Amino acid sequence: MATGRTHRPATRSRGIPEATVARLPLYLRALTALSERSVPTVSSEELAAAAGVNSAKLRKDFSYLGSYGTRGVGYDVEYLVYQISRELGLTQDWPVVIVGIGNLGAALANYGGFASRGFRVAALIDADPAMAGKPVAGIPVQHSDDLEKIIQDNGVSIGVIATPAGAAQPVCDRLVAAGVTSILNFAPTVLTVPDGVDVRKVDLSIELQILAFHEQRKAGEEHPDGAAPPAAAREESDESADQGPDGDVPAVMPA
Amino acid sequence: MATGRTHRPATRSRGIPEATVARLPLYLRALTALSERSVPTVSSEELAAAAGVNSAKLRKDFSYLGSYGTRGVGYDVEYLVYQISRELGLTQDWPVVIVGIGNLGAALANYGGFASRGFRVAALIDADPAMAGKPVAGIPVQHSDDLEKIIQDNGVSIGVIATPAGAAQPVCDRLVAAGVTSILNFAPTVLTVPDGVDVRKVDLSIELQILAFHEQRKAGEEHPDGAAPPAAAREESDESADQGPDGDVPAVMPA
DNA sequence: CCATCTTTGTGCACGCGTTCACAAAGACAT
DNA sequence: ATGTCTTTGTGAACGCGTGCACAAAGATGG
Repeated sequence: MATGRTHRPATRSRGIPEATVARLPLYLRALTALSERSVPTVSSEELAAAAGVNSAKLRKDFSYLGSYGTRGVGYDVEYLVYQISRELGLTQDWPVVIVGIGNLGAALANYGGFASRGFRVAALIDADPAMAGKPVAGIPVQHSDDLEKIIQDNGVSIGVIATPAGAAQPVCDRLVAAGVTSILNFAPTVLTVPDGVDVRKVDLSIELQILAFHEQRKAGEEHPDGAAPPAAAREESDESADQGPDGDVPAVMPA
Repeated sequence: MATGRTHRPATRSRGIPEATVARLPLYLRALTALSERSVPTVSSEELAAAAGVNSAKLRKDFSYLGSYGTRGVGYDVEYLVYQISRELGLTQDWPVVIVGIGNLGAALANYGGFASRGFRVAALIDADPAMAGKPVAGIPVQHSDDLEKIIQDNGVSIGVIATPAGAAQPVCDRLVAAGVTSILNFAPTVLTVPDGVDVRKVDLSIELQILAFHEQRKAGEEHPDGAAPPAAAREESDESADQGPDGDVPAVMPA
């Protein structure tokens, strides 16, 4: 759930509902774990439990992909892994570039989950000349002057933006102009892109604020009168929210 | 987007729909930017554009909070900033702990958006004894043996998990037992928690897979016959998806 | 070959979220 | 004070997503 969702409204892609697509990676992860334990088949009930969803929902999700189960038995794990991988497009190689190699960009570059799912870090790009040539996660950082060339030479269609907020839109524009059609945005900004380009947004600050809302609600239920939390955060401040301009601060990066 | 959403089904909290709560931080960010530019009032149309949403949706969202606008004029920026901050619980101090100080945990610790929204990093916790005492982002890392004491001494109710997947559930259990009731999970695992505990999930791998799905779809529309992408990723592989066990790999961490 | 038992696949109903479209409300000028 | 003009706030319709509940399908045993 991280999630914020800057996305097309509800253009269900080829009959598969967006909500289902979002769950397929979840199923895939659970199935991969079963596959590693050499489990041959799994029932919708078991798999649903492993993925943390309702079994009816899971069966309906799979029904959009086709009838891959056997009644009275369940689903063949290996076959399902293959079908979902194929549906998600993970049976092909996806070169990605990461733009903005700060704390977060470096963490992403080191992410192990990339390669194991068909994603390959084709290049790391940063605007700081001092970073150029320096290896991060074994890959030398390249300067953003060469962004267009890098995109084209590597046939990159997926870009990850981990820059400060102020740089995000310009970088996005350049990525799109160079041919990128899917963007994962970690910068705390609303990106404007032309039709046909997909943007997904990951925003730590938003997730925390949503948690705070529910946390406050829980606290408020115990003390119906108002603000004071149970045993947690005391020192109720009046004006702590509008102190700092963080609009120009990267998603995860030294302030 | 990003987000995966492990969350309560649809228990709308005190009449404010979950979908609205998820958008409030977006509005708040746009309003903060306006406030810094000393813009006194803003119309629903303008603000909606800045936040990247429909203006009708924005007005309906605000209507759940109360009637804070003036017809014919718009909304008072400062007043709205305050109201949304209060609604989200950002007018109080929220101490948070980050567990798992790897690449990602360190990046989160350095995140500038924390303090500016009322969140305060109360402690960094890691299981590696070699990390203990070492300062990250100016805060000394503490060993996980002291987790319970740290939580209680600081009155922490929000925890961030950035550990490898295998460690996530045990850490989660300990956090919950110590009194944490909201968890932001970066580990690629489904966390099981008792009722009353909120979990939000951020999963990079899932976001990328969703993008890959749409990317493949776009490519497939141009070449109706099948798999070959337009100019991007060539070298179509058959078996690249089920190679690596990444079920035990942290969200963002060296494999 | 038939009966039984398990598990899938899905028709259906319900509720949340989104969007349209408009009446009500207030600002502002005359 | 009255009329006009702008913008909010919301009633209503629609569509997507979810979950129930059950019939159909196949496995398995006698």
